[in-house]
Amino acid sequence: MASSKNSKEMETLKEHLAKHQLKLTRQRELILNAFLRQEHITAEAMYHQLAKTDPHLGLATIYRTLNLFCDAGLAQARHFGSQTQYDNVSHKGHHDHLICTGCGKIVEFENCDIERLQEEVATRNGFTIQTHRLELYGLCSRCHH
Amino acid sequence: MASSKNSKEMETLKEHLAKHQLKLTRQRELILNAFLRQEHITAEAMYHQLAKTDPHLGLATIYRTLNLFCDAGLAQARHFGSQTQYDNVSHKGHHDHLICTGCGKIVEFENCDIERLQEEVATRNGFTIQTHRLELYGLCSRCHH
DNA sequence: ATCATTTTGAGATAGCTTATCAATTTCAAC
DNA sequence: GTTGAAATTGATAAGCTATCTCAAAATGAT
Repeated sequence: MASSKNSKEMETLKEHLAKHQLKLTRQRELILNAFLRQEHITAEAMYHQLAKTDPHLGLATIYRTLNLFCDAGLAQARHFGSQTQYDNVSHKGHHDHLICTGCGKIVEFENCDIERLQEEVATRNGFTIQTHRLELYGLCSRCHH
Repeated sequence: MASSKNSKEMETLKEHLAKHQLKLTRQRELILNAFLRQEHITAEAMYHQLAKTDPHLGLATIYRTLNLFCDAGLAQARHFGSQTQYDNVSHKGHHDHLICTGCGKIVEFENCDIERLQEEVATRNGFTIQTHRLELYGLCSRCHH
């Protein structure tokens, strides 16, 4: 099974921990491993997922660790509905969201042309893009009567 | 002072009410008037704002009414931080944002090509876009060493 | 191995939104 | 203008998500 021990994300995390006098714990490794397998996930979902193998992992720890990943630049929090989605930044840019305001249906999409134009806009303004967020809100075919 | 009595938003609301056997109340008129003066607002903020003139208007009524406006297509809920922003759909100020993760600087931009591509994506998926949100995160020229 | 420091887990707490329900208001039919 | 069934309101309780608290445990530099 693939370990995150040597992944570049694990290196990023270790750097962040060192820079802020934080410690590498079993839980942080565990949660990073699980997180890297997702494109995005909620703390609650990760809690239930990890409970199968680690029943004593606390929900607060999951929240704390996912927020730590945000600080380290590995994750990005996105408020969605009543919950917070933690996006895996290494997958970011590969899917944006179409959200139906009628029924809440979510369709993921990716569009290289849009991403290229985003780069153009950024370059024109002297920016170097790290991540982005694109959400289109509207009515899906079933809600659009 | 401009009244919403004859505004097209009031007409939209009345249509929605009629269609769903709902009633036009003093509170709904009041809240619509206040809402139309905003580009976006939270329920809490509107509660405090209206409390000055109508101290007995309940917070639950504000929430219910703003959600009603969403159903009627006048407003759009957007989760931001821990709160819900209710956007005034008629003020479609379509500026997107470039946000520097180094210094927090925000640059507004608009790009017709991106918007056209968004429409394409939406159409391809059977969606009709009401609003969108595009945020590019990165480093500005001064923070990019 | 030691020990100051950080982290964890479990539950309490906080913040935002919705549900409950008796009293009030609306509005269509008289 | 009255009436009365149905919808709405206000106050508060309840529900959910996320954070805080703190004693116990784990980490990692020495």
